[in-house]
Amino acid sequence: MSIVLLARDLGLSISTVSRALNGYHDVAPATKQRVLKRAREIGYRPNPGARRLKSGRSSLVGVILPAASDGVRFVDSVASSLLGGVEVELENGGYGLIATMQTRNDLEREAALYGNFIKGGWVDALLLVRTRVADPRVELVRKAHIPFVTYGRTETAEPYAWVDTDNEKAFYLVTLRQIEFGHERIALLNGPLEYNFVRLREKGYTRALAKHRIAPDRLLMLNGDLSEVSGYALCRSLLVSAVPPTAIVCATDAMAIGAIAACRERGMAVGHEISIAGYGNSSASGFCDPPLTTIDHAVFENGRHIGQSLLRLLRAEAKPADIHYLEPVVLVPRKSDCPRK
Amino acid sequence: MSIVLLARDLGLSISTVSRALNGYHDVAPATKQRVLKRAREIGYRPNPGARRLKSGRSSLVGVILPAASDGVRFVDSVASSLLGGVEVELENGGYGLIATMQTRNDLEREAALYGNFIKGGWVDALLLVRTRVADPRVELVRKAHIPFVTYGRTETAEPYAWVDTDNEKAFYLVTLRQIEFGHERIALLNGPLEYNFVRLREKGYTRALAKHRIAPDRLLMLNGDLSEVSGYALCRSLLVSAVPPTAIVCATDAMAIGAIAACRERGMAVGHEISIAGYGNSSASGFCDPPLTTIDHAVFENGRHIGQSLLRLLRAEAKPADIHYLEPVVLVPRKSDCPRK
DNA sequence: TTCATTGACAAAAACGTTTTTGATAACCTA
DNA sequence: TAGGTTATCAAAAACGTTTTTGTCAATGAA
Repeated sequence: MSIVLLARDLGLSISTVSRALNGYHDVAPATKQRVLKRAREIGYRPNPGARRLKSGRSSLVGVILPAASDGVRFVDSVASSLLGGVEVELENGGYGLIATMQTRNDLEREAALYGNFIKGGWVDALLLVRTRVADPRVELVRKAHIPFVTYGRTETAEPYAWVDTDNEKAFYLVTLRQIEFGHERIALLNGPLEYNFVRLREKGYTRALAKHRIAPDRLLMLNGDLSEVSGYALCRSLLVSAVPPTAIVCATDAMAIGAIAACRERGMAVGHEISIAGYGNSSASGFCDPPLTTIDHAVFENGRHIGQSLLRLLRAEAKPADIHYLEPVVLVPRKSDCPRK
Repeated sequence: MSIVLLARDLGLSISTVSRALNGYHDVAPATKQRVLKRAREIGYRPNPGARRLKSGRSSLVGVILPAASDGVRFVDSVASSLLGGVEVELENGGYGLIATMQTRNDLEREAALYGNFIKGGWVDALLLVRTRVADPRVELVRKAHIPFVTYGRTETAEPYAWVDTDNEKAFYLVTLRQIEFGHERIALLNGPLEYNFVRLREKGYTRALAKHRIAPDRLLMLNGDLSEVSGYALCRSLLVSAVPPTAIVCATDAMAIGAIAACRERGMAVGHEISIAGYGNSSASGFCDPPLTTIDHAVFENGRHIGQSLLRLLRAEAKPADIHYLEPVVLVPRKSDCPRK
């Protein structure tokens, strides 16, 4: 019973107070100011449940953070910066951002979780992260008729709003660099194939190879999770193979660090005898031995683009089909990769 | 208009349906089953806004994730595991977990954010993370009369529910190990002093020194943020000092990795000429060179304890004063620390 | 002067639940 | 058989907003 108290305090009707607070034009400027001032003094906050119930709007954008599974921890990698960027933009537009966790990642649970989140009516729009090649979530959300933007693309017939990092370019660049170093047997330590960014990185890799007429070797394209452990194990298996690669490009800095450890274990000098590169420009990448050649991209800026896109969608200023942003990447050359011996 | 549709479909009154759904005992077992079955078929979900509005309960626990500032990124360090554990337990109890981001970390903004979050009535309870020595948030939340548990302790007069890692023990152990290795000049690379865990780590460090009658040297106790960059810079300054330390214990693995890089730069063999240890058992810690001696602790389990504590508070099964859990730590010996030369 | 228009406010209905209070019939007990 | 329980369901009043529809006076045009 809060707006009624405020109204009583002001000697006005509830409706006038409500309309003053929500910026309608059929309230006198003087009274409007009076209401606003008193509301601030009292510390009045409209009950979001009631507001949502009546108007159907919650002024909240939701995101479901994927489970920490398979070493692929979204929260731990870019979430902080990305969501920070999203939040900053949404705040400007009068929206908030709420997140919930996805502890299990089987499809059934996922569908239920998204169903609850949407039908529950907590949020006006949704951000989908960690997109998969075939991602049932986008159909699910589209059917719910709720605006959404994805971070990362997916394979679907209908147009949708997306913001993505140029994964393909990144791996085109880093692979090309190895080729220019004289390498021909270049391995790719990649992530789970279900993720779209994994496919794109593979695509960039093969495109670079194709440009120089190097036949891609399936035995050099390995998939693990994105962790150090996985990078270590995969690199180890490569090094003991009949014809080991002379260069290795990795899907994450973590994998690269694992790979470096595997090389070191076998007495191979990374950056001299073998060439290794990572992705992400993690804070650790500049401090490992040797410092890691990697790919940098502006995660925070990406978040801001996502936030802006969500606002445009919510304000119906744009259609999903019009919202596409591909974030550029830049190669950070350091000491872990080197010319072929 | 959803429960009325369900009621109409079943030929029952709204109230009976509601009471059946909420497990009241004045509804015949047969009808109860009928209602439950049909509700599942229809895919009925009570509007959380309406429920909250009427009953005053949202069945949601909230957490505000601190901003990524000063290299101290909570989200990036333990959030994923911790919140996963919280979520799993809450789910069992019929509660959900929602998070929102704190993009700025000035006190005024913080107070406003927490005020909004609580008064907004989105959540039934709160989780406070990254506690500071003097933390205005606990008073703020207490005054709002909403149950809460903190991850990490703080200095306050009133009793409150907390779950914490045994930071003091951790640094007691790791420092003791250096002493037993024969070191006397042991440096502490710590985080910002405003955080409570930083104080506790310092306490553990000095306690270990005191036990062996080593006078703590203020010049060896340095504070930075918790990043690699900071570890690198602080270690560098130590190495050029008049009497450099022979061992360095660091507040995070990241700092230790930075410190290792600084030593390497000066041609010092870490694990032979100088002893370094970290904290956290991060995934990278086992793969750097040399592998890092560090402290492991069960973050996920900690999250589960937090979840359970929140449920007990929400069900009024316990008072805040009765809820304290100190998570044990275990030292993981690896190769980065060594006997004094 | 008279009638339509506008400006500023108020009344009241509705959103989808939960919960309090009632109602009816069936069942006991004496 | 009469009176009181009990079991099962229904009616209706909230919860705090937003929004539609009115009201009434002041203003303007004819």
